[in-house]
Amino acid sequence: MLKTLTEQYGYLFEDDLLQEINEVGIYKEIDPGTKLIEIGDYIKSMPLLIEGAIKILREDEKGDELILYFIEQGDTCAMTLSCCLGSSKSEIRAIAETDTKLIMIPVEKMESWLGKYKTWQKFILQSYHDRMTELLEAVDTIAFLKMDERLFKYLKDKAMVNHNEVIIVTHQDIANDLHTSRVVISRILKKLEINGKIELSRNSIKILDL
Amino acid sequence: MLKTLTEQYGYLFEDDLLQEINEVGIYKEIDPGTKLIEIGDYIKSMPLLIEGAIKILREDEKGDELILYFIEQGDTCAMTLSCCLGSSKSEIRAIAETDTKLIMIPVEKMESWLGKYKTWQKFILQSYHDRMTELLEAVDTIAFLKMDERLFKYLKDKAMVNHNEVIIVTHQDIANDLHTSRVVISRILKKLEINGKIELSRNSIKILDL
DNA sequence: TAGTTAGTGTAACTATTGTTACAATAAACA
DNA sequence: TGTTTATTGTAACAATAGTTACACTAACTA
Repeated sequence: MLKTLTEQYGYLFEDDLLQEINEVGIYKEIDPGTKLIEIGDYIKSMPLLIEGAIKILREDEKGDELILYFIEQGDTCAMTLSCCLGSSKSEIRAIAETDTKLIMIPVEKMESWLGKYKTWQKFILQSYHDRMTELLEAVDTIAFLKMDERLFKYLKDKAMVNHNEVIIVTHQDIANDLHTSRVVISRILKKLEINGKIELSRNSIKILDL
Repeated sequence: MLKTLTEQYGYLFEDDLLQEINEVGIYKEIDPGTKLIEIGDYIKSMPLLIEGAIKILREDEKGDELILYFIEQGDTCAMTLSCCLGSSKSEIRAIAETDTKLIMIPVEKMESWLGKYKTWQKFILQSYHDRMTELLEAVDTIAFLKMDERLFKYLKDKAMVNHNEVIIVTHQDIANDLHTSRVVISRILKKLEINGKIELSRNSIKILDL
């Protein structure tokens, strides 16, 4: 594990810290679709993403979902930080988008390292900043864009984190992520196809205008 | 200044830190409507709120605004933290909602205190957490509520931070904050009045169902 | 291979929100 | 006091998004 760790985080953390992470961190490989965090969960460890992507979702009282953003390699989940340090419940749901490799760090360590390692402190603060920025972008998307623009952005983002211009997804899946209905998605997708931006197939969409 | 500081933050910070804040902090009184932070600004000091409330706004490329939330006494602006520590530009606009008293802390201090004072570190992390939570609530409001619910929530929030069930505002002001048109706001306000939730007057609205 | 299920296409309609236009009136001001 | 400006009310209409209903077909399965 130390090798991959050094490759991914070597430029960020000093050797002592890398060593400690190596000792207490638990390496995990996750399949796409696996639920990592559920709303209301108490979090006892935080994930360091080595490879892959995780989809972060918000839900309202009625159970309607909404995608907030994807996190990728080199990131961690600031919501988790937030929950761990405040020892409160998770406000979000996290689902593996792709094959994912990560290292789980126990809460106690993550707190004590804040005082011990300057680079860790910096990493945690930077993570908060990044997640804040992404949340603001999510607000922009929801508040200022119309559904057709939101959908196209979603398709591009998904293609990006999957490293593939062909995404495997049904119209219903998309509707759930964007908090709208399947009919609305099908309607707009057809328009996008007519405009030459995508190619539709059963269970998959090819993004042409990346 | 030390007295008000101790009253507001005494339970949070140790005496040494309070003393330091007292030495380097600059006390300011701000009138309602004053712009504290503009989008794109480089931030060189962070505000500790002593009294009053500040409105945090987001803007898109076309210049359309959208309120994110209000921050109140005991809070600080996590966006400011975020910008200071990352030395990046402000992503938001901050405008005094009421008469506001605050203490400005220079960036250098705020960074060095992170290593020096555990309570300061905790305060900063807690602030990030709080702001994250509020941003998520803003997302909920925008994504899951209809305009009439959003408007009523806005009116209640505004009454709350102003400590007054009568709020001084025009329909146009509200439309700007909620990123919609004046006609839409007037229409819904009239409905709310008919339903006995508010009383309308020129330039002011009384919230009955607080 | 026939039957079933999941996914997609499309029409018709409703609901919500946004836009344009203009009248009425209160407040500010010269 | 008469004029101007800001604010609000309302109608009529347009655009966008959400809903219901049903047909069609690819893929799976018994």
